[in-house]
Amino acid sequence: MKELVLSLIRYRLVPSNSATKPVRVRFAPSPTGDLHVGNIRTALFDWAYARHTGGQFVFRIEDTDTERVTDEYIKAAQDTLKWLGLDWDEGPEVGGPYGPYLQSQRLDIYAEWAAKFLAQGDAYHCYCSSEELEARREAQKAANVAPGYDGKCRTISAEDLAKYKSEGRLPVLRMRMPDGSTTFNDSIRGDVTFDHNFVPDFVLVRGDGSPLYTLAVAVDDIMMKITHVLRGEDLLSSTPRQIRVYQAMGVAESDYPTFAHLPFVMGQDNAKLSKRNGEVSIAWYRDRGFLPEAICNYLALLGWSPGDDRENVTMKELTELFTVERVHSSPARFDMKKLEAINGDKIRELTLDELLKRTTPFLVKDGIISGTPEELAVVKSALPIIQERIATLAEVSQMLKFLFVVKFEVDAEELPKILDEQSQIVLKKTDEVLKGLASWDHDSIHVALKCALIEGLGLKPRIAFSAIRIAVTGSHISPPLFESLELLGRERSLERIAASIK
RNA sequence: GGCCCCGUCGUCUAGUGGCCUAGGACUCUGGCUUCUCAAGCCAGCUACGCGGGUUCGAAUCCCGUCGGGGCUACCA
Repeated sequence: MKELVLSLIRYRLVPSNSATKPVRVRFAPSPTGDLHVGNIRTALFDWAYARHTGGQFVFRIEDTDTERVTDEYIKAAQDTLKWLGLDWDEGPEVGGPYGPYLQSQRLDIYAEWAAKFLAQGDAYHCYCSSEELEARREAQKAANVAPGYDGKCRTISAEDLAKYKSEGRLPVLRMRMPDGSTTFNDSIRGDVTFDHNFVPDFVLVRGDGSPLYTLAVAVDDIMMKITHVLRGEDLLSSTPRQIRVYQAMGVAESDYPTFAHLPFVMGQDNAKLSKRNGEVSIAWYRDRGFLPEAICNYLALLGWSPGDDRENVTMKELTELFTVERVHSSPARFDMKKLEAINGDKIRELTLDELLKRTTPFLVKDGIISGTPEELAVVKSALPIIQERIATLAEVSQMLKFLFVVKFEVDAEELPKILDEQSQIVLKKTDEVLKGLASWDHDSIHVALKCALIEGLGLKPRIAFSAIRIAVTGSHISPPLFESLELLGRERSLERIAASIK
């Protein structure tokens, strides 16, 4: 009953315009490196929200920082999203009615708005050099004043202007922040207010005429009719500037997007996860055998929860359950152990064919198999006994290596364990028993060895079978022994056992 | 330094004034499962940062404090 009431209340709280305005969410990374865990979590929430509401998911590339953004990273960002299953309705490759979706291809649009802002008096040319600005910032810091542009060029005398021009200075275009303050409602944090004393006039266009993020992000969100901006918390304090651009654009307040600033994903040491802190590249996880659905499931739980005790959610369930109301405001630490646990769970949910398809590339890459149909048939028959033993796909190589290795050798550190007297007795007996075995299947092998070693020699099972395990698989960690023997086949099994007898 | 955000087990979280002697998950520890390793099952450890208030009653509301983080660029 309580739940019903709550859901009714929540329903009422949904702004009325959401019914009339189709939801449009964007993920707009600046590909200055591989997309990392934090970016992906943002992308996932953006995607989930769009799918949940039946809205559009827009993928935009913010490549205004031409010094740092590269084509490779742009391509990699697309590949990563695709690999994770985060499909976009508008953006690179697929296009859309509000394109282009690369900011580098929208320069004329920004230039137009910049000219308008200048003409309107909302923005002004600033001729201060980097060195001058730097020096003044230092002075401000020394004087314990809030550092930031001091508004020097808001008014320039004719002679100064002439002087600057004669020096060949190229002006930046700076937005004029009026007195007062900006308050906006953040869906996750509530009302947030910034006094303009702490929001200095900011640069929209560089001296070379190229636009900055501050200009492009605001223009694009409006022109692409974005209704919801879900992004990292690091952009929270840039929101007043963005709103200032909306105002200069003449956008009605009711047409501003709704902001929701997602909490950070932190590294183990409690610092913001970044390229310098932790394994953050999604490619790294992919190469280690993490499943995209496991990564998404884990990341979904960082800063969000379905509300009940459920933790294993499919992508489809995520789109059904995801709401911004349930997103946390506090940062979350990234925990590899939990990711591994979820990855293991997801591996166990895979069908045999799916598991085969996904593990094959790892086996090939590790040189365990070359990928022939015969090899794949063996892999397929072996997968059921290791499916519940692996946490990542990459582990399959170590597990199945013994079935394919051409020149078999017991691991060096394991070898001493089967050279002792008792192990040798076990191996000799095993050799004897298995040689005469009529049917080579795990049940028959099990029964025969149990009878001979456990009952016959009175050995503890773990002692007896351990020696055989090492002799045949090369390691004391392996898939179940009798199934392993069956898969290996009579000939190779006996060969290895014989070789282990000194 | 200034502005802003944040603060429940080691970690992710449930919790929106009484259902909380605070629940779940991961990790860790112990046990069971008489082939290892896993998986599974059972048990255990461990949390409302601190101090005031409001209230019959506070993890939940208010104030302060401490701590963490972000921003403070012709980066995003």
